[in-house]
Amino acid sequence: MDIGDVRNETGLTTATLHHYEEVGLISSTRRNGLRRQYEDDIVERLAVIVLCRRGGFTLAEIVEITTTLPRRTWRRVAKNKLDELDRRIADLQLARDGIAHALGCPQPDIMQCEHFQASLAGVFATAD
Amino acid sequence: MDIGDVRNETGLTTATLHHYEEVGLISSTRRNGLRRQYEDDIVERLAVIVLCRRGGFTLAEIVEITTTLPRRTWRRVAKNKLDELDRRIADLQLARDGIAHALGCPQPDIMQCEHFQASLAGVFATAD
DNA sequence: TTGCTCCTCACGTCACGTGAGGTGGC
DNA sequence: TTGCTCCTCACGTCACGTGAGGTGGC
Repeated sequence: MDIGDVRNETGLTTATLHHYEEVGLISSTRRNGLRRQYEDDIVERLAVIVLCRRGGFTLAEIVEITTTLPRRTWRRVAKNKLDELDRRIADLQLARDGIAHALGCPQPDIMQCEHFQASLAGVFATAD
Repeated sequence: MDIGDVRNETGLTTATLHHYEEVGLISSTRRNGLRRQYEDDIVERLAVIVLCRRGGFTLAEIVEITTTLPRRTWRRVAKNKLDELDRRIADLQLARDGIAHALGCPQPDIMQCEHFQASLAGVFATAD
């Protein structure tokens, strides 16, 4: 596959693909002239990478869990991330609700709205 | 309030506070010697900022919606962000489920697990 | 006087984006 | 031969983090 085909199938950009290669996440098997040629399974590999990225893994972590194959390694890392993910989802939900309410609120000044104030009160509450 | 008090009440770092000041999101009312002194309402202002940040607003966007007061301005920006937020929550949920299943899966090689494969299939599905 | 907190640069980091200038396949 | 896609630097960006070296309040 040409890099353009990979782009079409994944929606990732050339810059992203180059970057993933630079940090050792993917590699092209050969070159056609200057051009990188990829095997078909690159798409599945990128799906794993993107799934992990959406889950908040750093690229370095993804390198770690996908290249050092031992099951226990990625299980350990993944377990920690799962808790973090749950917290982030909860955070986003709070932000979503606060913003959604601000949009629907009839109050002329949202800062006067007790519902919105309750949202604000929750922002630093988790940090305690 | 001293910057240390703000840190204690919000959990934000000195670097973050300095950065927010630099981009014009907050300001100290005066100095005590070299030290920034903040009014009490800085905490509420930071709560709004952090809420927006968690919602995926950039700092520039937060400057825009909190300094140009008109209600219509922030309503327009917020509406767009709300959709984005819903997509991101759905993304995180997908990533969470994929990773959670990988952790509980009895299959020796997760790549052989059809459940995990289904998660991977969904990764680029939304991009189509 | 001694800590401790605070200050101001300035450079680093992470995950890319964005040209600039050039090469190669079809 | 002409486009078009691809290439390699190299520098930019966003939201901070991290020292280095210094000042000031209690």
